[in-house]
Order: sequence, then structure tokens, then C-alpha cells
Amino acid sequence: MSETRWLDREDQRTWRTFMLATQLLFEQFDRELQNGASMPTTYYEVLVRLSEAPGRRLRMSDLADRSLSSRSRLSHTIARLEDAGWVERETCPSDRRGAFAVLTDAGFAALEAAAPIHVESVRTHLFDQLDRRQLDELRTIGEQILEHLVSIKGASPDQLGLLGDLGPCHGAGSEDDESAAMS
Amino acid sequence: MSETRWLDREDQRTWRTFMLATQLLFEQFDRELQNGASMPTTYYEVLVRLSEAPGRRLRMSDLADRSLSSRSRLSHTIARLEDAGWVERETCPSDRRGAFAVLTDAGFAALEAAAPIHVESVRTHLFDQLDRRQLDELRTIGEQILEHLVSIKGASPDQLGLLGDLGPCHGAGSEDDESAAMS
DNA sequence: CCGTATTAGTTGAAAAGTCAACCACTTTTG
DNA sequence: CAAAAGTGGTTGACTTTTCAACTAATACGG
Repeated sequence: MSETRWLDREDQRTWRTFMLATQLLFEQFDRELQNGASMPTTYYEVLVRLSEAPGRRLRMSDLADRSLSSRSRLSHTIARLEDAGWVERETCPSDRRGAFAVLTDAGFAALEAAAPIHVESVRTHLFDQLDRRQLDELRTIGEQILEHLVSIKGASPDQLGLLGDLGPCHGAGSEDDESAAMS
Repeated sequence: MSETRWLDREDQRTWRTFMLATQLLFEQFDRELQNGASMPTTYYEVLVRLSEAPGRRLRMSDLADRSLSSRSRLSHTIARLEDAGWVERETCPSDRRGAFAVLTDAGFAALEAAAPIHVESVRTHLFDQLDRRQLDELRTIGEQILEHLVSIKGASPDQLGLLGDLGPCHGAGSEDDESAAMS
């Protein structure tokens, strides 16, 4: 085991700034979603992933990956969402161990109410604060980190399903497809 | 209330990539600190902030801000850290409501053991994946977001104390001052 | 000074998250 | 095709976090 590669003053500053900014940024998003739509981000994540899945349904494991949750956590979360009437469980015909989580109409309505709040947060506190070049830079940085994490198995390709069908971005997609844009 | 400014395909991709990458990155740091040093990041954060404070002590509120924790949460956390023998509470002479959290020698030792693990994580998964230009870019982006959040009171200047005396980075500081470098 | 408002910090109960054990069902394999 | 191994998902106990209420001490305004 070799000598520790400590961070020098400047790298230290970069690291702390990055950590602080992202941390506070996500806290801000959480707060605004909670205050404006009475919905925790964990619920929101789940509802979004379901809403954009075919048939508004997803297998539990699949949903767990896409919403960056452990299977266990998702089980508990879905239980709460069922109580709220936003999601229902359905057994899988082809594999009787399996279960689907299905978004209900009430769940979709709750999501529709919450989405504008959240999107506005993301615009205001992230996109509006950076110029095009910085946003490109940020995406590239994210992609590199992601690629690295996948390569060392710190991330599973399934989690990348979160990126959806958002192809490698030479997109001619419809801009106003609301149901696919609520992230 | 005006029309929602939805994200187009490309911005959507940027946002999700950023979110996914940061999320998984921090999860990776947590995992490696937990596996390699049997210490959750919440504890680590607290120990670091204490270690770099004068006298290795900090008022509870101050520590709460710097470790990005609520006061309540910090109270509970410090209780656990006291049980572990890593921190002690001390009453404040000048304000009898107040309390200090003080890092013990055992706590400092635990931190010294954990720090190399964590620094190596940050290097490997963040710094080693980006070039100098990208790191500069990332810092600037962080600073802009931070400035914005402070301006709308999404962040308190006290939390910026986290950035420490790391002046605006024209640093001629000693590189091997271990006790100040364990972040 | 006295009463009111603030501030520092804690507390306990409820909510959410983690962890490991566990069913029930599939798949593999000898 | 039976036994073993693996997969999908849930459960319950335990830990951590949140939330609102609370104590105690300081600050402020008349």
C-alpha cells in the first residue's frame, strides 16, 4: 500500500466546492418539491420512472435500478405509495416470483401536479446559472465519470436506463411530449 | 403563474447525466469509506470539521452548518460519536446555553485511519477521471451555483465555512499539513 | 429591570432507510 | 428429473433522519 496522494490546496478547494454545491443544490430541489407539491424526491423519482415506462408499469428490480434505490428500499417505498393510492402492485404472469409496480391515474395526476414545480427548480438553480458551454462541459464530465464507474462496476448499466431512450443526443424528438419530460 | 419551461431532449440528457453521475459518485465514496474504514460519511464529515477547527472543538450550531446537517440530526449524531468515544461534549463558559463538541484523541486516530481511504476514493473516481481544464471548469460551475444559492438564501454563508481558510486559491500553503488535508 | 422574543441545543416519537434472513419460484446441472 | 444454485421480491428488526415540541439561557424594548 503506497503513500496517500493527498489533495493540494487548490484541488481541495475544487473538491469542497463541488461537494458543497451539489449537496446544497439537491437539498434545494428537495425543499421546493416538498414545499410546492408535498412530495419527497424519492416518491417523485419513482413516479417519473413509472410514467415513462410502457404501460406505466415496471418490474420491481428494474424500477429499483432506475430510481437508484435498493430493492428493499423500493419495496417499502412502493408500500407507502400504494397506501397513497398512487401505485398498485400486479403479479407477473410469465414469472410468478415477479411483481410489477403500476402507476395509477391518481399517481399520474399527482406527478403532473409536481412536475412543473420540479422542472422550474432545476431550471432556476442549475440551467439558468450556467451558459451553454458550461452545460456541455458538465454533461461531458458526467459522462466520463459515469463511464468510469460502469467500468469498475460502481454502477450497473441498468441504472443507465435512467437516461431513457434519450439517444446520444442527435435528437429530433418532439419537444412537447409532456409525459416524457417530467424529470 | 406562467407556462412551465420544460427541458428539451438535450437539456434533459444533461440533467439526468449530471444527477446520475453525482449520485453514483457519492454512493461510491460512501461504500468505500464504509468498507475500508467502517465509518459512515456522516461521521467522517463531523470528524473532519472538528479536526480542522482551533482546539479541535466547535460549537454545535457551527458544526451543524459546516457538516451540512440539521441541528437535531447533529445532536443525535454527536450522541453516537460520544458512545464511540470519538467526541466529547463540553459546556460553553461564555454562553451557558451553548455546547462544544470536542474531538478526542481516539476520534482523531479514527480519522487518521479513515482519511487515506477517502482521499484515495476522491482521487480515483473524480480527479483521475478529469483533466485540469475540466477540474477548473467544475470548480467555476460550483462557485457560480453556490453564489446563486447564497443569494437566494438556499445556502447560508456559514455553510461556506466548510470551504475553510482555503483562500480564493492563490495558495502558497504547505502541501503536507496532514491535519488540514483530510477532507 | 421586567416581560417578551430569540437563540442554542435537546428530546422523543414517527418516518424512512439499511441489513440480513427469508420465501417462493426458476434455472442449471449431474 | 431431482437436487442445488440462483433470482425476484418481501419482511422485520435495527439504525438513522425528520419533525415538532420543549427547556434553558440570552437579548431586546419599553
